[in-house]
Amino acid sequence: MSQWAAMLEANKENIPYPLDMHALQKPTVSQIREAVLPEIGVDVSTVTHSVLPSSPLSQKSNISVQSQDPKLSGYNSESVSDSPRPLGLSTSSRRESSDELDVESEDGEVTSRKEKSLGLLCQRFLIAMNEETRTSMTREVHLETVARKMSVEKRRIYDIVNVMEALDAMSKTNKSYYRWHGLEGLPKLMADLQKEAIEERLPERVLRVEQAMCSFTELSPGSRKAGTKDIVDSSLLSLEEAMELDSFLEPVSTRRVSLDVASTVLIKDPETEGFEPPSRSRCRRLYDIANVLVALGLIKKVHYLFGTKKIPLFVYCGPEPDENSTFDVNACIERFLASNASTPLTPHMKATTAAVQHSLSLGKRSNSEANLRAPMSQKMPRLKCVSLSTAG
DNA sequence: CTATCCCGCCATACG
DNA sequence: CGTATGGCGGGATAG
Repeated sequence: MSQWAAMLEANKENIPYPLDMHALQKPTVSQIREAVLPEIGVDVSTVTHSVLPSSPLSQKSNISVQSQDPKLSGYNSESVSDSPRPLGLSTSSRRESSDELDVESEDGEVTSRKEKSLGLLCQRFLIAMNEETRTSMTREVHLETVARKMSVEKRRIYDIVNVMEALDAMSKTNKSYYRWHGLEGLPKLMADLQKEAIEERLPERVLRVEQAMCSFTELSPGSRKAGTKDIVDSSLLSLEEAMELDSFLEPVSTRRVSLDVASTVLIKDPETEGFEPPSRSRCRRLYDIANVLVALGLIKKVHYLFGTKKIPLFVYCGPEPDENSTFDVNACIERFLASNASTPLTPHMKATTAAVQHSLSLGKRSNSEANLRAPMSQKMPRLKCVSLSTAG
């Protein structure tokens, strides 16, 4: 009951979406090269976002307080040999004693949230994978090991692995063991997904939702029936794949989606009911996925100026969907190694990095045999292609 | 303020 | 039961 209230409240207003709907007086979409686009004559006033200050809903009772005993204290068994910095995590068990314990003093870096972001973690994961795999002929990795090497909780590894699986970059072999396939097959995967997206009429749905989001502000709440986790198969994996299709099925010139639109298209059933963005929780998942995709350089976030507001959009910028081209993981790794020279790598990771860079300079090409068309794989998203024809 | 999204509790699956 | 997975949302943090 009140749960819905909470969700609704959490949804805030739906973000208006810049469409060509009624005001297509703007020049050309093609103008939108990749970043912020100049000015558009979209009628923002139409989309009144009722602030609705009501529903304080401050009842956050129940739920016992978190135990102050994170047993993961001695996580990195690896004795800090020469780590210049503690690398967050392993720090200590309690966090209330000292006041500001984040932003360390020297090296003026942002020892904070960003350093623990899924995106960064993902980059480190790639490096780690590269490492683990380099010596292993079987290309099999042990999650525990990887987690330890990266000094992160196992839980976080799963977040990444899930997306990697969706990208066919790895597959489970045994309990806690996964085989790394690499990202070389991305272009083909993209081509496949794109094809499927077309078949699923996804482009149309996106369009529809975008327009809807622009037209109204709020609709009859409480009409939802399904429970929090049963509206659709919100498997991270399928969501992830779906999101991809979503981002590049757009006309090649644009290939962009807003998180709200994406989430609505992906997890709510079509126009049948409403277009209100799904629960806040679901959006969080999308953020998670987007983060690793961004880390991989498959998509990037840009801001679309919409009146006074800035609408974040995701633009596909990965490899062109192609049947036979391949994705250069090394280039990918190189990119972020270069971008954040100050990446808070684990001492161990640092060594790895060096190794990677070394091999890169050697021009080590490990294509072929990497990813082959798995005979089984047939998990296709399914996208919950519900009734579109059913009259409302 | 709102947009993001880290953290880790705890449901679920499996043995 | 225990362990492996990963759904889910509180609430902290970035902008």
